[in-house]
Amino acid sequence: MTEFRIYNTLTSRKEKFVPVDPPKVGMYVCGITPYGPSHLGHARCYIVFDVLKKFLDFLGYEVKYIQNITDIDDKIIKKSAESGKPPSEISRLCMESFMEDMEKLNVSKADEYPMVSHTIPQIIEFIEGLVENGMAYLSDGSVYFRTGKAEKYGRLSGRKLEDLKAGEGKGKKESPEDFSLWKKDEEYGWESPWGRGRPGWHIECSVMSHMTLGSVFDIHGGGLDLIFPHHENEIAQSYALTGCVPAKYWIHNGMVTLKGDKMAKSTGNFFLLSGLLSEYDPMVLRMYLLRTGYRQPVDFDTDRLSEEAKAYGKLADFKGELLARAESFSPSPADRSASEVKVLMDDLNTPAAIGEIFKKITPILSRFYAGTHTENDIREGYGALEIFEGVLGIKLPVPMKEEDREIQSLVDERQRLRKEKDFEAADHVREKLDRMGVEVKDTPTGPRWTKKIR
RNA sequence: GGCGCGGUACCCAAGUGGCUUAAGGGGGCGGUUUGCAAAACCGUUAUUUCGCCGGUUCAAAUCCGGCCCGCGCCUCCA
Repeated sequence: MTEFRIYNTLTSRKEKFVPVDPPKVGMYVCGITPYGPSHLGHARCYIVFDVLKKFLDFLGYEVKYIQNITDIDDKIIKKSAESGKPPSEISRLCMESFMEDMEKLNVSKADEYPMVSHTIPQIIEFIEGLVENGMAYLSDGSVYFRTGKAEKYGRLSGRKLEDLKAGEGKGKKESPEDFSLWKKDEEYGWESPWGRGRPGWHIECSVMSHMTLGSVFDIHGGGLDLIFPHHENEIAQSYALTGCVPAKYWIHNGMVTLKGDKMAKSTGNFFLLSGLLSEYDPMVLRMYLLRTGYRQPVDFDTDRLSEEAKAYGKLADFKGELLARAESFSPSPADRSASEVKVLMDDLNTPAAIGEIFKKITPILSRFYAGTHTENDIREGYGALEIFEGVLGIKLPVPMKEEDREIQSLVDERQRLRKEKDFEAADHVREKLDRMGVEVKDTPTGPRWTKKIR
């Protein structure tokens, strides 16, 4: 496959990826609402889109990646009331911890993180436009969207307007399917033509994506759970004002579940990233999440995560062996025709890519040990690692860093004692290394060591 | 109830009409290697089989119909 194909929720099929204005690619991914610590589900989403971003970079596109921050909403306000801290303080702290977690997971920063609280004038302007053209109306200090007047409502989620009408009571709305663009709020609101209030849930993304990427951009992403109502309503609003569906490709990642049920804070059914990242190697976690197709659910299991550490260890060994044999080698960039790239071309198939990399690495590693490897093995190995580390973003430890001198001297010491057949002393040194978290492996070409991977 | 997704070996998981008499990882088993351990290497681990039953086709895990089971969304949610 020589072209990149990706599944588009809007058309329910895989499509050839053709940007609106190549080589530029505009990509907008729904970001977090910072009101608490992040869990594994967040990690999966931002890792998936990070891989997509890195892959598009690899293919030569110039990606502009935007991730919004919903820094004012009901949950943050509730937290504020409980803790006495202002909402801005809560969102700032949560955002910082989110950024730290993402950095550990080797998720690259987006180009911009627009925040709702900094976008109020533009949001008001957008809503005014909708009120003026009759798609929105004022009711008791709040502004609602006239969903019934939206053209082709339900195009993304397949939802039917009639079914929504049967739903909840309408309250101050003209019709139950209408949703709020602006919510009356005397305490935490901003001044507006309709009185004090704050933006509704969906409007921010319509406004911010429009501001940063224009009225039609390439990729809009987020979790599967955002398809309805969030993205559906976003499309409806934007279309009502600009006459365009804002993004060409709508891409959604599957959920992380726990014993079959969706991981969510509201149900207490979740693993926090902070805990996981201190217990397991972040790169093992990243690899584990990429071992399942991005649209499939991942049923999280710590036993599987531990298994993954072993698979990761094999790649880490491979890198060590490769570097040990390639000192004078100047690598050429990874080839688009490589099998691991080809499978990524088909809807970002990361599990297949990892499979291809293993398939490639195993015989090369065996030739390394046998001493029969060729220049081409080194080249292929480099290419595979470039995709593994650069596109999948799973970094492998670099053996022999400056700070590892002490470890190396102990390994050398043990090897000297072994040569002298003083095995008892040699085993003592090995135990000492073991306590330092270092594992020594005696290969046919001499001892090699790795830091233990959790 | 409506809409959507999925059920592949001991576990995880690709594959969605012939290139697959089903990738890859983990685990198991047998062997080589080894001071010991670990690692590594070699071989093996779905062969009327891809939830069940029918159908289409020269050809199906892959398409169609029915059924069973699981999950997500329909309310905040990555």
